[in-house]
Amino acid sequence: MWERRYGFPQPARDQFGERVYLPQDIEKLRLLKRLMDRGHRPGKLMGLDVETLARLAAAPLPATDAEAPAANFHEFLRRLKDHDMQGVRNYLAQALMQQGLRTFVHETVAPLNAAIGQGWESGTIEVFEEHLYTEQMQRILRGAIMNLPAYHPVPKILLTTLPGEQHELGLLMAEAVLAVEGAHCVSLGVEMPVPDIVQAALRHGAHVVGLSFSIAFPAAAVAEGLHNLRTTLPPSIALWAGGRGSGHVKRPMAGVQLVPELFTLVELFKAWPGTPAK
Amino acid sequence: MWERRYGFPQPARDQFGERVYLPQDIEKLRLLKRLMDRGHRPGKLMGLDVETLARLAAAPLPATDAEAPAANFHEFLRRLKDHDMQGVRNYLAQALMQQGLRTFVHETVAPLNAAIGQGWESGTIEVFEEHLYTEQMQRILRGAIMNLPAYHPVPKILLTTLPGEQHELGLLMAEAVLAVEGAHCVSLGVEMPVPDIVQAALRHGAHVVGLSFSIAFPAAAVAEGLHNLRTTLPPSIALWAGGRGSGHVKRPMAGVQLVPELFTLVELFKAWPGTPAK
DNA sequence: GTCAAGCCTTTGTCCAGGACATAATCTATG
DNA sequence: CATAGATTATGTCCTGGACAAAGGCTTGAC
Repeated sequence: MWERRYGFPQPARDQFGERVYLPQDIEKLRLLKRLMDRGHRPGKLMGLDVETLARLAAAPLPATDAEAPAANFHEFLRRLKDHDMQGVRNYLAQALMQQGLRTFVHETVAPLNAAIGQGWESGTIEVFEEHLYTEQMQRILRGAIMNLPAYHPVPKILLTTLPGEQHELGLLMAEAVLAVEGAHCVSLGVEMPVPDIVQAALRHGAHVVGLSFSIAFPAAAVAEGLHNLRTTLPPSIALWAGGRGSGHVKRPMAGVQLVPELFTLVELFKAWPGTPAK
Repeated sequence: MWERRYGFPQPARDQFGERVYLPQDIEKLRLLKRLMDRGHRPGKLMGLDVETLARLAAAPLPATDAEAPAANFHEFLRRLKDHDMQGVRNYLAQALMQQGLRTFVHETVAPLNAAIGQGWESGTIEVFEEHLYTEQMQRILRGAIMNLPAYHPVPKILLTTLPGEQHELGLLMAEAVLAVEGAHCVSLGVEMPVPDIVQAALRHGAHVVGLSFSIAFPAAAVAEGLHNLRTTLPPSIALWAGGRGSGHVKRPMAGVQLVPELFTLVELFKAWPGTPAK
């Protein structure tokens, strides 16, 4: 479509008439992707040459005054950039031990995710470094969750994501804060088709189905997926939607509980009938 | 394409002329998918009605006399089908403790994977049950790997899969058997683009890049991906390809070491110059 | 009867050009 | 300066055509 509309890329053709992209075009496309993720629009970028794009990509973000990564994360990011995997592991394990799982999730995992995401957008973090981070963090969280007993039989909470949502860290963070409270969680992993979610919820006798949406998940798909699931799922089973992507839902949906913050998740759990307040 | 060619499915159209599929058509498509995974071809199935398809799908496989799931797995599969997650976890944890990680991988994980795969093909295992299995197994394996020290600095092995290969268990099994030997492994998780693999290998100073392919990964993509990576990666870095899908490569490729079996992986590691034989 | 080589059928994926809903931006008005 | 409406930009769908690659079948040799 871009080729038709903007004249870029203009691939060569192989013997069968199929498009073959030059390496330098692919490099430009990678730059475009990064800039578009930052909010630029394709029409404006397409005409620029690689150098201009690279300069744009290298330029620092307009400093979202929201939150600069806390100073102590610099140490973590340094270890990650140095590929000191043992150091990365130690940092996380130590933070977990010092803070406890609940505080660790809120004050280390969440801000670190934001810092990594920001680094990815600004190009200071490579793809494989982001993967390494995710991999190590998943290990730490899973390890911590595994050691917690589920002493509250209700509500039984089924956790998963819809097809297309591959971001597993959000799910693990939710499971972690719930596990701390002793909640009975069953995680199905990511990308579960709606009919299978329904079937799993019924078979498990789940009281709640919890979905996690990352900010990258298309807004339309969030609404459609939730509506789909809500109409298929028996009304007696609650549906909770969390993660940054759940913010895409502007107006409240009947029978869908939005969970904008991890704190909300804990509150919802504690407010469930039969869950003793601590 | 099927609609054009076979007349099925014949979706209704919404107000914008876009296809809307009836739930019963989707159900038939799910059956078709399952049967095609078993080797049936679409042209033969398309004309049949749902009942016939369901009967076909329910029919047992022609009993691949290769290996019936060992009797003791029945207990595990029963717990999985009963959604007794605590029981599933206990079974795996107990097997791991009894057998040790090396034997656990070879004699429990590998055959269980086969049994689950077979159950999925024959329709006795639901999608969400397969996800649950994968999730629990991943937790066990990651937990076990995390506690092993990497006392051999060389070779440093980078583990990952190519884009499109989402199967993570194979990767974890490889990491587990290597970790038992004290190998220095760095796992990047799944679906890493070739340029990023190269970059990661260089930055980490890896001696080996290990790729895992499941049997479901298209044969052509295995060959293309390996060739691609081999030509981009410096010749000094070895490239190992394992998993059932690596069997798709018929003739040996220069500079690519095929690893048909997990045992081979350990042998390759031990044969690396500088690795002391145990 | 068994096996291999070659032919035919099946099937997936590409191509081109057209259309239009929706999101993003701009403009005019209060 | 804010807001509603107009305009532009952009993604995704549609149709119909083409053909490579894989799979299955037939024929002939031994």
